[in-house]
Amino acid sequence: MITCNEKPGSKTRDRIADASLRLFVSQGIAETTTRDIAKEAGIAEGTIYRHFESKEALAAEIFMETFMPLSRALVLLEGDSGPVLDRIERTVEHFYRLFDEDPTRWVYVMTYQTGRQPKLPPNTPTPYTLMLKMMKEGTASGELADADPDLHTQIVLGMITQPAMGIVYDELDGPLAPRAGEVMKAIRKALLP
Amino acid sequence: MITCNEKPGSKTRDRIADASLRLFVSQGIAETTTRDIAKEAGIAEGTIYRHFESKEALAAEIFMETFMPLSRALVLLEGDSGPVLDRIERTVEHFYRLFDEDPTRWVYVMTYQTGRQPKLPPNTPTPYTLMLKMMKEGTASGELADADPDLHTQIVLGMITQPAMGIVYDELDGPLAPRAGEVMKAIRKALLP
DNA sequence: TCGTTGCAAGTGATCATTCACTCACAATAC
DNA sequence: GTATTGTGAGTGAATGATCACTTGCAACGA
Repeated sequence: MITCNEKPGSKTRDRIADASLRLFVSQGIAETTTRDIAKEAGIAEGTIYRHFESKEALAAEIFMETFMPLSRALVLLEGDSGPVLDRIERTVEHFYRLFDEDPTRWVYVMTYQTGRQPKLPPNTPTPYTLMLKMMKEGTASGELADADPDLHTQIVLGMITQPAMGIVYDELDGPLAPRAGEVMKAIRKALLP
Repeated sequence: MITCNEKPGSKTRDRIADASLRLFVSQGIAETTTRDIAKEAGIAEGTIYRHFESKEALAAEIFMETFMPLSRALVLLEGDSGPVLDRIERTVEHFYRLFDEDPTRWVYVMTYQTGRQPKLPPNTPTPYTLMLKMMKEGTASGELADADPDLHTQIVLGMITQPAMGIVYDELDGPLAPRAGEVMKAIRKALLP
């Protein structure tokens, strides 16, 4: 773990993190003041600094606490045996289930890197790197249509993540998990020879 | 007193807008100070306010100047006759050509709304609303596979925009226009019955 | 001359962060 | 049992830095 000041489970720490997540997503990180956070969490401004080094560190910790478990889970799924398309299907199902548990949190993660230095430890597997590996494997084995893996990695990632954004922007009704099957049907059609 | 809609071509105004665009994309709007903008544009801080009402207005104007022409062009393409898939193809080709001219500008537009009040005049057609209309038309006529148009609108939008983001994040090599054909091949396969 | 454009030095407001302090409680001493 | 001491979470009023924006003035072109 990179920086996690204390055991998660501290009541106050969680109140601060939860309040911050809500405010960061609805107004943006820079537009959220420590006063806002204190008020939303129902604590004093100074208390934030008993639990986090700085506002920036607080924002980064929320990102890491969400992203790292996903990254670890995806590595396991990617390492499975079986057809690439089935592994992608399990990946989608897993991500959509997580998304439904806390959509706000995932919007935060999906938009966090924008305009920010990468906060990930080097060589951390990302959805992008894992998907690219699977696509290369699938085209090499002939399971997938012969096509540029770099381009098709982006296409498939877009097919998976855009419906999630659609739900948050109220263009699509949730929950997302029941739609995994239909998304996968489109992905299969797009990728099969 | 202050006119924010000036004749385009004002040298200084364009220097400010270009510098702002670059900084906004690389560091975010809130993280970019007026001092940064002045330095990057090679002008004095006060000069910004000869051309724009405020930093927020400057950010919004850059967005509108880019988005509105796209919106108008898409309305024309969407109103064409012919198969829906051909209209989508022309839309993709048009967008990818614009993207290649100034990728930075389009990343800005694609991420602008995040955490911001909608700045669009009401009823302005967006890529989302136009695509949804085409998808409904295509499923009604039987040209496309019978599937939820709301979900498939998101899927197709993701297939189109994610490769663009991929280029900006250096995960994919540009230019994008030559890839329009391959993207459309995937879209056709995904949507056809 | 006069309106426009540009500049540099302000200015007040706001922000993240700090710090001296309180409080509740537990361990230790008597 | 009860004083004493230590501790760590919580507080909220400073603090100093920084920011968006203003002002007064100069240069220039019509």
